[in-house]
Formats: sequence, structure tokens, C-alpha cells
Amino acid sequence: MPERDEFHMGHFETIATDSCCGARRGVLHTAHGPVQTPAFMPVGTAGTIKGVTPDQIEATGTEIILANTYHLMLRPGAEVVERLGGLHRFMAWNRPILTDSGGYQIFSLGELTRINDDGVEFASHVDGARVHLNAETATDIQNRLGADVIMCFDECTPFPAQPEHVRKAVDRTIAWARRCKQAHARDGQLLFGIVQGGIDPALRSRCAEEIVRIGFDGYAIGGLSVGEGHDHMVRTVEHTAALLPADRPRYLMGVGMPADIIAAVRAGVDMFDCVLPTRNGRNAFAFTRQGALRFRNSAHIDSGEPIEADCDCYACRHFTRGAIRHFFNCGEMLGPILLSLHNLRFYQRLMSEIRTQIEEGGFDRWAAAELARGQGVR
RNA sequence: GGGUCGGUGCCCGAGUGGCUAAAGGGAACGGGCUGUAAACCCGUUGGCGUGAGCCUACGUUGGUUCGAAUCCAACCCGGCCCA
Repeated sequence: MPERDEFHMGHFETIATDSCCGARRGVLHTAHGPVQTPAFMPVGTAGTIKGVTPDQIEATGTEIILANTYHLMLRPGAEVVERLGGLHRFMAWNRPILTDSGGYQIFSLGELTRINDDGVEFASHVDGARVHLNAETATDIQNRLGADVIMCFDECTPFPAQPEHVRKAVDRTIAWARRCKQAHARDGQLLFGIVQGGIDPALRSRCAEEIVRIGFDGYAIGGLSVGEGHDHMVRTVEHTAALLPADRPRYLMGVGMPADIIAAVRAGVDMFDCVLPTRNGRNAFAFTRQGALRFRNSAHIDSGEPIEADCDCYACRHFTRGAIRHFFNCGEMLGPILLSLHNLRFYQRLMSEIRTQIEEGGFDRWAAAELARGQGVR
């Protein structure tokens, strides 16, 4: 027991902070090794980051990846993953993993859900079967999947939403957080609380206060990047991050565009996850510091340039824009694969630059310039 | 040479008197995607005009009709069958 407490006490260390803003450079220690923060976590919902192999992911500079409770519960089921040796073995990823609780699916699968104070009943998007998820089952499943970081079961509200709806979601998220902490029964596995409250500062304050009072290994800001827009999002993150303990990691869930990430780091956020690099990559959209490139566009037909001139990713080292555009044009799977690789490397290079800037004390000025420059990171 | 079926927009293809600038695919072009129901979804695709609208178009030419992609005739081209 003391061992566990020690693990939980010392799992996050801050290496450097920026004197001009909330940005900090840290390390999150997990059962499968350290994670340099600020960190970006690619999303592998169903137990795989779509289109790329684990060693390719590692080559992008990724240290920690995500998987999803709801999706793995439906297929193949937590028992199967357990029987096959746990999530790390299953995903062939022997580094840190974070599982989301399924709270986001309350938002994304909105029409297929029925929610009450106990939890949620989903009509499975696979076969329509009734599937129940609540604080205890979500925690139990995550315990069994065996990720290094697991999340409380929360209610992610849409935007816009009725104030009453958001208030109720905050109440439930707090009550469920208490139950998740109670149900959590696996050593060496960090449990993060989640703050909801839409874009209402008062609700965010109340939720943050209660979640912090319960006490978690880390704190997430949820319910953003659901349609509220960059400015609302940044304002809410700045307000909320300041209410979270400085000695614990802060995680902004589901965010986001490069500009969103830079603004949130400035507000003191340490961890991010987002489907954009992989989903947009599959959909022919490449991130570059010079701006977005849409590879279906005929402009790239006979371009001999790499996706991004100074990028060291596999796609940029070996393929021309013209070839990649051709792959998309023909529906060849290598197109989505190459842009997923490039976009992941783009995100990890961005995070690496952010960490260096914080270490060297130039982050705030750099961030301001990047945000003003806009294109490429917006 | 005879018979027969057919020729529709970039391609395939529906339509067999007015509701047709012409369904539906494909392709091309453009856009969207933020804790992944997403290698997906949306839009545009004859010309001119802001617009009502006008012009040009369903192999070619001519005809019937108030009105033709749709009916008739001849011709051209293609598939199949018979000599």
C-alpha cells in the first residue's frame, strides 16, 4: 500500500516553467515508462492507431497512445483483451497507454444513448444491443484492460447545450468521479478526474473544485472542442487549468488543432490527444508549418517536392507530393498511411519544439508569434 | 445483302410526347473533419445573366405535333443472328 501511494505521489515532476505564462515542462512517470510533457497522444480507439504499425508510431516520437473503453468493450470485449495478455500486448505497444472511459461516446453517439444518474445505456452502434456503462463498469473494464492511465467516467456535453443540461452533466460527472475513485482497484495505474461545465466559468469552477477535492493522479478538462470554437475553448481552458493543482498533470481532452494546443500549453496544459493527425491524414489533409495541404487537389499532380521541406518523417524522406496525390486519387491505402505518418510526426515535432522552448525560456514569445502567424498551426 | 437490337451530358446508364438542362452511378473539381459510428461526409460539374430568364444539347437530316430525347422517314455508325 505505501508503495502505491509513493507511486501516485511522485508520478509527475516539473522540470521547467515559463515565467511569462502557465506553460510547464514536465515528466509523467507511468508503469511503462516516462512521458515527456507537454505530450501529444495519438488516438487508437479500437486498439490500433489506424493505418500505422507500433514501430512506425514510435518513429514519430510518440511516447503514449490512447485506446477506448466503449469500443474495446463492444469488440473484442475486456475479457478477450485480458486473456490475450492485456492491452499493451494486444496493441503490441510496450510503452504508456491511456484509456478513455467512454464518456465521450455519450456525446459522439448522442442519439444512441439514454442517460440517467446511474450511467448510460447505449444502443451498440455495431448491432444495436443494449450496452450499459457506468462509473463502476467503466472503471472495472479499464482496470482489466490494464492501461497506465485511466479516466473517470464523465458526461461530455455538446455545444451549444441548455444550461440545465450542462449543470446536470457537471453534477453527474462529480458523483461518478467519486464512484470511479472508489471502484478503482489496480495498482500502478493512474486515475485521472475530468472537469466538465461547457463554457460556463461558474460551472467549470464548481466542477474543478469538487473533482480536486476528491483527489486524482491527474486532471483532465473535457467537454471542449465540441463546436464552441477556438476563442471560447481557450478562455475556458485558461479559466479551468488555473484551478487545477500545479503538482499534477493537466490533460485537455480531444484537442486539437496546433493553434489550440499552443494556446492550451500557455494556459498550463501538459497532455493532449486528438484524432486530427490520423483522421485528417486518412482524408488527404496534411499539416505543415506553411499551412494545410489537401492531397486530392490537382495542384499537386506533378509536384516533385516532399510534403514538407524540412520534415524527417518516412513519407517526406521517400515520396513526392505527386506520388502521394496519385495514391489518394487511386484509392491506394498507402496515401492514408503516409499522411497519417507525416501528420503524427508533424504533431510530435511541434510538441518537441514546445518542450524545447519552455526549457529555454522562450516559449511565451514563440507561442505568441506562432499564434499570430496563424497558418500552419491553426 | 437480309433480319434484329441499339446510338443520351467527360464515361456508364435511366427516361419512350409536356412536370427534362435530362434520374442514378462513376470520374473530375472543391470543401469539411478536434477524448474516432469517419481510408468518411458534404457541395459543384453545358453556356450567358445578379435574377425572372435566354441560348445550345439526347447519332445526322427532314417530318408529325400547340409541344419531341421520346412518334414517323431516310441516312450514318455499332452489336448480334441469317445468307
